[in-house]
Amino acid sequence: MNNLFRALNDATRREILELLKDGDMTAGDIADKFDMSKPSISHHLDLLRQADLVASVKKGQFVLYSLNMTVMDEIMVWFMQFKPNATQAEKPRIRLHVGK
Amino acid sequence: MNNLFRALNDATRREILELLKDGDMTAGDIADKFDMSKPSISHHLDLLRQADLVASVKKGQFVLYSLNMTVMDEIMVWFMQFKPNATQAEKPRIRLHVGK
DNA sequence: TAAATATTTAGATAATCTTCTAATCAATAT
DNA sequence: ATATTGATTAGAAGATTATCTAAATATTTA
Repeated sequence: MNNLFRALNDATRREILELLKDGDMTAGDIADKFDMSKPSISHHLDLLRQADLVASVKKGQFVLYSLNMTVMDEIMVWFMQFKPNATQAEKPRIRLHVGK
Repeated sequence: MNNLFRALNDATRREILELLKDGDMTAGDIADKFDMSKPSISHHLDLLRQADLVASVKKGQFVLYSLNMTVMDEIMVWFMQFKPNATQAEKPRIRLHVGK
């Protein structure tokens, strides 16, 4: 969970995810989309991989990166806990009474 | 969007959100739940407020913090872009052909 | 085999982040 | 009025992060 939020906490990495939405790409083609050195992009890809947000496969001399949707589900579940479920019985909320 | 992911990229702040799920709390009561100084918690609350994930209201000497669900929706929409919508016509995915 | 290409690893630097203590501000209580 | 209580602000130290260049590794091509 920590790796997940860490990976998402960067505009470049989020853009990479949006790029991969439209299809797999090689590390080089991803790097070409940014005004940033290849090693930097490689590092971003590494963090995305650590978070399981992308998968990579070596294809000859290239490395193909692809989105991994399954981890997104995990995040969605986490967020859902904050959406009070309409089908579930209304729980009384603990309220603090402060002051007089 | 940046503030949002930044705020979420910390275990303590995520725990604070989970605490507030069950009802509003004062800054002090939140701080008591953590093994951390009050100023540190105050700073975490500030980042959560900057991200609009919580709202705060001064009640006399206390400050009451509450969850702000509405921003969660924004995040959900962002995540949804990665979930290929079943009702939408299947778009051909761009595929890279690498190697022979 | 040697050169070229694609990518990653290593190491350095600057910026940002987390946390602390001390000090300040604001509200309540003595 | 002054002391106490709740909370934030200021400033500093240490850790983490983003980025770079240079070097290394692996694969393909000449």
